[in-house]
Amino acid sequence: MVTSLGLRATKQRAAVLALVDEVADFRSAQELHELLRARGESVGLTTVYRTVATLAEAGELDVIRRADGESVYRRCGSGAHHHHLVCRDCGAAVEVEGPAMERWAERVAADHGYSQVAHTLELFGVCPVCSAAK
Amino acid sequence: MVTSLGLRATKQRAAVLALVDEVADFRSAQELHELLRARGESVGLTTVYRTVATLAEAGELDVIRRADGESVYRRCGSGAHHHHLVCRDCGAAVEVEGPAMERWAERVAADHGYSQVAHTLELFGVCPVCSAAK
DNA sequence: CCCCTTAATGAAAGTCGTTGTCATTTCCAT
DNA sequence: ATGGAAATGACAACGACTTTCATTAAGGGG
Ligand SMILES: [Mn+2]
Ligand SMILES: [Mn+2]
Ligand SMILES: [Zn+2]
Ligand SMILES: [Zn+2]
Repeated sequence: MVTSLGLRATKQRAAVLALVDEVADFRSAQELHELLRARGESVGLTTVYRTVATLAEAGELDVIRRADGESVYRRCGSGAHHHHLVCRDCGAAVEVEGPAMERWAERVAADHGYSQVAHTLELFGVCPVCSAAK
Repeated sequence: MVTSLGLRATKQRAAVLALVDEVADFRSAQELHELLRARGESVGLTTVYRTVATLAEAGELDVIRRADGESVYRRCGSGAHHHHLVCRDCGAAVEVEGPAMERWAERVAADHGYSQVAHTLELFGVCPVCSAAK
């Protein structure tokens, strides 16, 4: 999994991968670091930062910015382009797709002569679980 | 303009407002501070930060996050809800609207039981001017 | 297996945008 | 005018993230 990216298989990377594989919600590097510590696997915070950055570049993790600017990561099911509906309270996320919206974005950019266009789109709200827990 | 927001009319706020009124592109607090200094109006950096934050909360300035996380501000023509097509090089922006996309976002959120939903959407590219200047 | 090269780790220090502090200044309602 | 509250700004502090660099440990070649 990690060796196919030309990376060495270290126990730290294994620990991070195992964690993001079972945590479904978006989590920051610091939160992941804390979760690792809680389960006895002590991985340096620097290494967690480096690992999630590497995995994100490789497309293995999705990254989004929370409202406060902190980057949060998550292992997504689909490797295809998609966006997220994210819970502000717990980080729970639903992958969403909007082909029509994608085309609209392309269109708008082209109409104004912009090139090398990318877009960011995230939906934030409170998930049913957190709503119920009020 | 500023008094209608329950704020005192200081020369610093006047200077910042005059600046954002004539700069059409998205600019960071630090960039605005530098521009003020360049034109002889010396306003403290702290005050620039406070002023843009206040104006943004009041809806007088639009804020978006650049890819590096830095907040950039701009005076927009429309007070209505809209998004932006922004040049990565110079900050030039076009206001864009996508009513169909807005409805789609509402729909997706409702379908998944999420409440208090908001969304962020920005289009980034290279504007025609910067493309030409290559 | 055992080296040996080199990638990877991690503690500590540094970066940088942004915010808090607090003494001083300035606005403005009375 | 003048008193009191709001605003300013130099400076320190904050926090997420990165860099540094000495140390550790993969893992391929012998
Ligand atoms: Mn998209
Ligand atoms: Mn919208
Ligand atoms: Zn939730
Ligand atoms: Zn441009």
